[in-house]
Amino acid sequence: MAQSQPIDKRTLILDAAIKVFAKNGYHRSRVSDIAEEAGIAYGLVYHYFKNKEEVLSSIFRERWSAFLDVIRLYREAPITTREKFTSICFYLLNSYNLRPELMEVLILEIARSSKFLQDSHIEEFNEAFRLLEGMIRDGQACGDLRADVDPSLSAYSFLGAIELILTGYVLNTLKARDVKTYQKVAETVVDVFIDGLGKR
Amino acid sequence: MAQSQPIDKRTLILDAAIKVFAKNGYHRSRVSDIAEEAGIAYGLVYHYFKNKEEVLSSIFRERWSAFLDVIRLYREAPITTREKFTSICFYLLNSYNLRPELMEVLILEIARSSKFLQDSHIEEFNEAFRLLEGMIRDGQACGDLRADVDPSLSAYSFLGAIELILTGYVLNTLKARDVKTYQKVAETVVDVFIDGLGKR
DNA sequence: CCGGCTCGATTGACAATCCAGTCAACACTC
DNA sequence: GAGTGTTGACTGGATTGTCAATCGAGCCGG
Repeated sequence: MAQSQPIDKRTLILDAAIKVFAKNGYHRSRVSDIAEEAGIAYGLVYHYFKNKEEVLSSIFRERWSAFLDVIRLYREAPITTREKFTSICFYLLNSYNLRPELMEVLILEIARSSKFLQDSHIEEFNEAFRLLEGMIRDGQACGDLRADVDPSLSAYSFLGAIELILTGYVLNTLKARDVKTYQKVAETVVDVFIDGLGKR
Repeated sequence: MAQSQPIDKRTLILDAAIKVFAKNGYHRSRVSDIAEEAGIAYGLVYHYFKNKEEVLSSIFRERWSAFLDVIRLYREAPITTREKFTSICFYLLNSYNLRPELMEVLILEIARSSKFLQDSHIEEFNEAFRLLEGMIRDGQACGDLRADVDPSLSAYSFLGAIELILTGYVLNTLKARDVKTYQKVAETVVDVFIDGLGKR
């Protein structure tokens, strides 16, 4: 049964796909490139995945849910509202540090292909906003955050800021450096988000 | 000479391409789809553009430069710093209102393509950030904005917020409505950006 | 222990499909 | 007639997905 199957080849293919997609983009990557990168025969990809699209889908589904779990974790954590946002921001930035290729695929390929992939992806994508929105409502309820701002727009603003910074790293218009820098960037982003850029 | 050529067919093709790309995505759109949408023969696209890629490039080059002009305009305008950001934000949101398909192509296709196309648009893409960064420095210099925040990160945060909200409209995870709503959304985004979400 | 069998994993050549780009021929205008 | 604009059938290349054949591991019986 598929469930009890050793998972090595499947993961091997996914990891190879992440590399290949990051290097060439999804549309310029062939299934044969993935097979080659994985060191397996071409047809074996189809043994594990229905088609090329399902490879990309699986990358998204499995990795995005990890991100959702992180938001949930920090949302429940006994830390300040500011620390929650900072931690999530840092997690995403540091994910680029640890897995640049994966983040590239997520940012460049999946986020922008969502409209054309199966509908279920939009729902999963949207779950992140709902969780962040919930976190903002939490912050509003406990008095940390203003109650007169739409939580939904705020969630989009927050995640959008991070996403475009990550895009900047991917496109090399921003210089990515080391963990300390990412921590500082996360603090800056959250600083602007919570305290604002305006002079007091 | 190309310069003195009637521009109708070329613009016709670009407009058709915007529709087709928005509907199917660049990679799932064929040159023949564009030709059909434009009501011309297939080969004529190649009379006006080198290849499919150049169609997309031209859409970006010509429309992005219009956006850059708008930033420049508002940057020089005799209005407050807050009004400048609000106006730019509103311009982008309202562009979605006026030209949803074009904004879709810009948001979903261009950034993704930038890394992989021969004719890289990264420099042009980056110009928007430089202009916004300049505007933030202006605001810092005149005392409207904090001097202790990286203007580059702030520019990315600002534009990222807008970009993801627009993506939300495109993917229908956010409901786009009318001009009044866009004005309010612009004000909210800039409100959070300048005043912060934190309770004072 | 060994050999045979079964079944799942693996292989990669190949057929079918798709689509970008070409270009000779035609149409139109001055 | 010359020059520019337009046409769309066709070619060739690229790629996906298929599938028959092979391989390898594990099990069972002698």
